[in-house]
Amino acid sequence: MASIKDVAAEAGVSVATVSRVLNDHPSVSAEARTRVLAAVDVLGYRRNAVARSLRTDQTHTFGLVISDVLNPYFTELARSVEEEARALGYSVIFGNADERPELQDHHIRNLLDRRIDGLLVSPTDGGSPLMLDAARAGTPMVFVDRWIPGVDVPVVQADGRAAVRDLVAHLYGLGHRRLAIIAGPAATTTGRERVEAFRAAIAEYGLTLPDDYIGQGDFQAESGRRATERFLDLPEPPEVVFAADNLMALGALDAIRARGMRVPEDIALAAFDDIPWFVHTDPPITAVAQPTGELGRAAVRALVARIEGRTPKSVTLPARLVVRRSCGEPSPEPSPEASTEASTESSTESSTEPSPAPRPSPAQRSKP
Amino acid sequence: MASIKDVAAEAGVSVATVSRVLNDHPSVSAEARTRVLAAVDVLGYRRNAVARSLRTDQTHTFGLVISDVLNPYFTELARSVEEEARALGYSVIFGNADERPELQDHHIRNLLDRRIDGLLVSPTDGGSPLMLDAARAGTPMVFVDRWIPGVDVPVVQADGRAAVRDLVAHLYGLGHRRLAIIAGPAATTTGRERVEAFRAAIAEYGLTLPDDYIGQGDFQAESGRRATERFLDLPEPPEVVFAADNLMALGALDAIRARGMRVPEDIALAAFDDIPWFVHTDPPITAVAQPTGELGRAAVRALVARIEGRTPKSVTLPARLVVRRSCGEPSPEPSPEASTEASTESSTESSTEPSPAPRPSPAQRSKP
DNA sequence: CCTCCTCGTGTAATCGATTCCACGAGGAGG
DNA sequence: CCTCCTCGTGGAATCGATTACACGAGGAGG
Repeated sequence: MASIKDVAAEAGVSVATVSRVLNDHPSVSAEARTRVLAAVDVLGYRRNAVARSLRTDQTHTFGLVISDVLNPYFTELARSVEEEARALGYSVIFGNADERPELQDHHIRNLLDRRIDGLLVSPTDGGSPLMLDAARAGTPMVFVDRWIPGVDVPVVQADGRAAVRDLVAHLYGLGHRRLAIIAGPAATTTGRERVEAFRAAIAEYGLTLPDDYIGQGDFQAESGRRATERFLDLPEPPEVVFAADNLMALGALDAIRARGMRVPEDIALAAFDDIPWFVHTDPPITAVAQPTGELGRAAVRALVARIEGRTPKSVTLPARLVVRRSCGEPSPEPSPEASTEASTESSTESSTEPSPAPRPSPAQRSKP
Repeated sequence: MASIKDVAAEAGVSVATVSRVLNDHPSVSAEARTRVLAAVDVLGYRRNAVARSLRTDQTHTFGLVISDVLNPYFTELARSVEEEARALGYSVIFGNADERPELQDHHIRNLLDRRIDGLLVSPTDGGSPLMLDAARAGTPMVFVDRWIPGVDVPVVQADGRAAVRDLVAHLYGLGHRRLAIIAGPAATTTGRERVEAFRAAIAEYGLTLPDDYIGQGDFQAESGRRATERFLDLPEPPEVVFAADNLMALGALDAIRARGMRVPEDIALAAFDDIPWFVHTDPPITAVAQPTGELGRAAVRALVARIEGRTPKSVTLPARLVVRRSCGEPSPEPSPEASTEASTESSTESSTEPSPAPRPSPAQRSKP
C-alpha cells in the first residue's frame, strides 16, 4: 500500500509538502497542491491512520462499553452514539460486556491499549479498579445510563421518577394495589434507582413494597422468568409485575404464559425501557420510555467536550410513560398511534407533557 | 503514559530486552525477565497497540460492516462475530451501513485507513468500486449473509430453500393458495434469492407468483407496511404475506392491524429470520430461522484463515422452519417450547430434521 | 590453550506519518 | 542597493514499538 513517501516521489516534492497538502495547511503553493493531489489519485493513496495516531497521539476514536448488545435499548443507544460520533468526526469501537465485569474489563483494557481518545461506559458493576484507575488517570470518560458513585465522571442518564410515578398512578387508577417489581442488579445504579422510584411512588398512595414483592433480576430474560415464578408461587401473588428492563419483562411474560395465565386479566405487566416490539406483543406492553437517541447524542457531545479539554456537565433527561394494554383497561391510543410507535426514531420524544395517564391527586391519599 | 523506554530505564535494561520479555521471546535471562516484569508493574505500563501495529503491520482487528444494527438478526450476528473473534485473539470494529451504500463506503474507507487485518461484510448493494477494489487489492475479506457475485471472496450464508419449501408446504396444507411476498432490495442477494426460493416452492404446487403479489421492500419496517397496504388494496388480496425479513414482517403486522384485520383469521403472515420477539407477538409468528450464531462464528473462522494466508472455502448452513400461529391452525408446539424459544442462544440450532410442518408430496401435484 | 558456538544483550534501523527549524527566493520599504 | 519579512519548501527529529545485526562472555571440544 502506497505511503506518503511514494506520493512525494510521484509528485516530485518532499514528504513534508505532501503532509501539508493532506492536512490542508495554508502555506503550500497551488501548483504543489495540484501535483500532490494528482499523485494521490494515481497511486490510490490512503492515509495510514495508525502512523498518524502514533505521531499525533490521538485516534479520533472512542470506545463504547455497554452491558448487553442483545438488549434493544442498548442497541439503539449504540446506534445513536455512532451516528453522533460520526457527525463529529469520530469513530466508535463497541465493547459488549454481556453484564459480566470481567468482560467489561477486557474491553476497557483493549480500548486503552488502542489509545482511544475517550471512553463511554454503562458500567455493569460498581466499578473495577481498572476503570477507576483509568478515570483517575485522566482518561476522558462519560457514563451513560448507568454510573458509579464517587468518581468524578459526567453522567448522561434518564430520570424515570416522574414516569414511574405516572405508572403507579395509572396502576392505582385501575384498581391494582399489590404491586411487585423485578429489580436489576444492586451493583448498578439503574438496578437500585428504579426500585427506589417505584417504592417512593407507591408510598404516595399509602401502599408499601414488601420484600416478597421485590424480585432480584440481572437485566436478562431468564432472571425475569425466575422472579415472576417466585411471585406466582406466593400465597398472595401480586396483581402487577413491573420489570426494571425490557428483557426481564419478556421473561416475566414467558413465566406468566407458562402457567396458562393471561395478561392483563390475571396479572398486569409493565416494563422500564420501551422498545418497538412492545407494540406488537400480546398484549402490547405499557412501559416507561427513555429518550434513548437523545441520551446517546448527549453522551457523545459530553465526551467530545471532555476530549477537547472542556469540562461538560452531567445531563439528565426525563423519561415518559407510554400506556398500552398490559395493565388492564383498553388502551386509549387510536390505531394510527400504533403505527407511529413502531417507527425506529420516535419523533415525539420531546415529552413536555409527561403522560396521558389518569392521575388522581396522590398527596391527599397518602396523608390519612 | 509510560512507554517501553521508561520500563527499560526502570529495569536497567535496553528497550530490546523489554520488548523480548513482552513478546516472550526465548532468549531472555530469567533475571532480566523478572526485573522487567517488576518495572512493568511499578509503572503500570500498557503496551501501545498503535505503535506496535505500525511496526508489525497488523492490528489484530477486523471490521464488520452490517446493514442495520437495529435489526435483531444482525445484532445477534454481530454478537457472535465478536465472541468468536475474541476467542481467536481479534477485536472487531463494527460499522452500521443502515442499508445505505454511501454509509457502507464510509465505513469501509474508515476501516481500511485503520489498517484492519480483514473485513467481514454483508453488502447493502451490488458492490461499490471501493469495496471491489479492496477485494481485488488483496484485503482479506469474507461475505456473510449477503454477497456479491463475480468477486473471489468466500461467502458464509444460510440456505433457506429447504425451509421455504417447508413453509410453502405448511401454507398449502392450511388451504392457502394466494401467496404473496415482500421482497428485499434487488441489489442484495438475499433480496433476490428469497423471492426465487419462494417462487420455486410455489411452483411445485402448481401455483404461480403474480407480479402483483411481489412487494418491493428494503428490509425496513416502513417498506413492509407500504407493501402490505398495496396488497390489501388489491381487488383480490393475498391470503398470506411472507416478509423477506423480520422488520418488514413487523411493518406488515402494523398495516394489517391498522385496517382492523386479524392474523391469521383474515390474513396469514410469515417471515424470513426468526427472532426471540416473534414468540411474543400477537400472534406468534411463523418464521424461517437462520443459524445466526453459527453463521457468525463460521465467518470469523473463514476470515482468520484468510488473514493467516490459508484459502477458506465458502460455507452454507441450512435454515429451518419454525411453525407458530400466524398462518392459522393452533401451533403444535407445547407451551414449554415457547420458553426454550425465548432464550438467547437456541441450543436446538443443529436442525438435522428440517421441520415439523405437514408436507404433502409436492412433486405429484406440480406435474398435471 | 585456542577456536567455535551459544546465549543474552544492546545499538540502531524501521514502520508512516507530523512538525520544528532552516534556508532560499522574491517582494516591500528605506 | 541593502535589509528585512514572508512564503514555500525540504531535511530531519519524533512518536513507541519490533527486530536484524553486532558483540562480549563463557562453555565445549579438540
